[in-house]
Amino acid sequence: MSTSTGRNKRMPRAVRERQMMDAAVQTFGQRGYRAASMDEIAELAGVSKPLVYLYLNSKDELFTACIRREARALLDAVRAGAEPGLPADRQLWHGLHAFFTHTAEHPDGWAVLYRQARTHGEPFATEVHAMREEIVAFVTGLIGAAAREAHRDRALPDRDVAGLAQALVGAAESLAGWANETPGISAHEAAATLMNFSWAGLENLMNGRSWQVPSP
Amino acid sequence: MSTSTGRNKRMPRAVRERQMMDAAVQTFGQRGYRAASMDEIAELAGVSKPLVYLYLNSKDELFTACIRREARALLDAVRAGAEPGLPADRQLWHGLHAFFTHTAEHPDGWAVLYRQARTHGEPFATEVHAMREEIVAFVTGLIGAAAREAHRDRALPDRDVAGLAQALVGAAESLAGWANETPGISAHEAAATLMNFSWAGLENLMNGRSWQVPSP
Amino acid sequence: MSTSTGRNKRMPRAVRERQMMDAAVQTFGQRGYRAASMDEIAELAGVSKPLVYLYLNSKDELFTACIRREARALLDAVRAGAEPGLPADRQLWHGLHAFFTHTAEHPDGWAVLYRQARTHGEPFATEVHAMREEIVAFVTGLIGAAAREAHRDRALPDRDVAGLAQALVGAAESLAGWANETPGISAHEAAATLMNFSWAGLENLMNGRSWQVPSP
Amino acid sequence: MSTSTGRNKRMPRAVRERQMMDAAVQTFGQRGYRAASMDEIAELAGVSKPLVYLYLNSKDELFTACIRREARALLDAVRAGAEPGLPADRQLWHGLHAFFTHTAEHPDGWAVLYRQARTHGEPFATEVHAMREEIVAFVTGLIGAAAREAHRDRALPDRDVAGLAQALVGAAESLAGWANETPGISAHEAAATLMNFSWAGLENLMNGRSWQVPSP
DNA sequence: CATGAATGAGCTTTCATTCAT
DNA sequence: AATGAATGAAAGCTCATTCAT
Repeated sequence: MSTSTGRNKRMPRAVRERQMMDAAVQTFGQRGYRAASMDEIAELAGVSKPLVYLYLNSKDELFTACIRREARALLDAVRAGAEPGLPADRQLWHGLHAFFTHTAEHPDGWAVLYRQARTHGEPFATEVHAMREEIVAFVTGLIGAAAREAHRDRALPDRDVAGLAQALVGAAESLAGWANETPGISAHEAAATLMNFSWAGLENLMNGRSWQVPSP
Repeated sequence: MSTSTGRNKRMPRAVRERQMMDAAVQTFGQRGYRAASMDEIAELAGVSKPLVYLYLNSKDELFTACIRREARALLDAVRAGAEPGLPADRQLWHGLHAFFTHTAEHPDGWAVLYRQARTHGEPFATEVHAMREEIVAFVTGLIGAAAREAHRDRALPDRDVAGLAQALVGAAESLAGWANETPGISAHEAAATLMNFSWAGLENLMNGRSWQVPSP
Repeated sequence: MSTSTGRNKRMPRAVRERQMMDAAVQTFGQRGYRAASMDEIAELAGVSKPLVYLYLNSKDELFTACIRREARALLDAVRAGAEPGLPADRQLWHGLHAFFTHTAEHPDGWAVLYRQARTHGEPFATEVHAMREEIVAFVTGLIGAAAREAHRDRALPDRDVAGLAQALVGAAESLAGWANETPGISAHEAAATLMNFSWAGLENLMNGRSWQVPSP
Repeated sequence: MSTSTGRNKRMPRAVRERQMMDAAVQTFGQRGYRAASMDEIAELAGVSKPLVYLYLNSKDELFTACIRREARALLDAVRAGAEPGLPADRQLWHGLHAFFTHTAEHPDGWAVLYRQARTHGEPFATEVHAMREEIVAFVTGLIGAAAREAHRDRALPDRDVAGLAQALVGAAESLAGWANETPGISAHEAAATLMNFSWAGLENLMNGRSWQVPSP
């Protein structure tokens, strides 16, 4: 699983770049953006520091590149999980399953996205925000479709759907962090917990049984 | 909202300490633990750096003190919100409302707790973990009580209740961050969204209508 | 043996000053001039820092005052030891005995004089140098007297006497440090070792039996 | 004699390291451990501070490295001076001569060993202690050999020999400092003074003529 | 393609010293 | 006679970044 190759000579650029990014994701994920040093990343990647700069220009750009790569990988995994033909709840289930599986298999990548990127200022947070919106849109679509499946006459207001999607995605993110930190929680279990928690509620809402805010 | 008082001279220690902690929470919350410099904190507090060290000893201790103070304040706010006599759903509603109100009024404190403290290593994360467990216990109690209210015969398994509490608290944390970042989302609205999302689902579960994981 | 008096109020100046100097000698002797902090000294003396400055002006002056006091005490002890009427070797013996006794009883004072004062630059070293010269003069007088006692015709050249006195005093200083650091070496034993080492040699020299430097 | 080379660029590591150590010995020897600043050392060495840290890690390690280098150099000089074949007094003479010559030629190194290293705490003092013991052992051997040469029947007790060696080495150390501080004292003269002072006395002792401690 | 050598700038921390009471 | 409150200045150390080869 180690990325280091003991300073092998003369590799093609693409390979070297991958090694560096692997090392960077690992280091950023574990240490945090500020605490990670370029020295450490270069050493872990098995290259000299100037080479890191030659290929990736600066710490900021390297971090951004890590965010982009990991965001792309996560999105692809979720998209690959959800099979378009199925009913909405099955699609959601598969999407969540893929999501928890991927975050469990790439804990450092997930730490970069969920913890570090959002913690260290505007430019990085924006990068993650874009990916998050793509996931929210995906979930929003599913909920909307399910609502329409259930009954044509009384659709859920768009604004409510959006809020629910946000809550669901937020709960998923939180559970992913929790599952990664807590030994013994499988991706399957996390997904089941979240489906149980959310789907039953969503179904209720689709049937018009919403919880009423008390007046005072 | 600024804490700086333009270098007023000779204040009693307690006052100065409060000013410093206010400045520290603001700086840590916005910049992050590593990126925040003691210089910046001292300047924002309107004192010289040595005074910060004289009163608060080190960056680590200052950060820890911030975490403790903000955690205590949040817990107190939530506890003060939930009135013991009401039915469980009303208690939860009031608790969530207090939670979202407090996090909206103290965005930097919330950032310190939710983002920074958990991102920068064991000793700090532990500090927050303790507070979080108190909140989870509170919610767990409410869900359990509600389940017992609804029907004496078929109680929810403890393990399920715990998972649901984790999911609910996670969703709340996530929504708080989202509400803080997204203009136009009020504490009331965030609380309503989460109640709708979660309570209806919980009710369903209490009635034995859980979502079934598909086999493959 | 502790100097601290737990911050008693309103003492006459002379007493307070003594407490501070005691604390300073102890701290300087154990930590060294630079490593000793005014905070530590004030605390050990049981007073506030501004009072130390009010009475003793600055760290430099405080250190100088310590050197002077300890040098004076050591000189007085040696002078009080040597009784003028006796033969030269007995006088030297008593002087050395007093010297080793005093340095053993005031290890911090001796450390200030022998180690710290000579280690930290011109102004302090000069202070000690003066006292050392007084001791060297005392010893030079004894050796000269003994030489004249032994034989009127062939006196030792002054330059040789001076060199011998330097060597003797140097050996004494070195032995004092050694005796202070090595448990089980009494003042009596140190003095006896040095008398044995030096007096027999001096006697030899007085009788014209000097060691001849080889030519090449 | 200055080590600075006016910020010459790109030297091999070994050379730079030597320059830094030279600068460090000079600075530590003159200022003392605490008063010497890494800035000053770096400037004197003609490099930037980070380079000093890159090569020598910390002030502590740099100081320790200086102690070791200077101790080694002094030991080597003394050993090279004493030729094994000669009679004991001639060996001692040559050893002392080499000792005073070396300390006169490397006053800063000698100051580091004799003054600074012993003044600033356990870890450093230990370093010097080891070297000193080697010299004491060397002298002890010479005195013992001389005693056996002089007469087979009545050997000096080991304990006395050890005490004498301590006194002799102590006197030598003290004289070296004195000679370095006093202009016009050559290494030759210092060595002659000490031989005169000590050897004649040792000879006396070997012949059983020891000085008798008076009773009271 | 790759690196050993080097640094400007900044950080946390400490300390001698003073002021206002 | 005595102190709580406060600071300017510097020190040790680290890091992102760049040359010259």
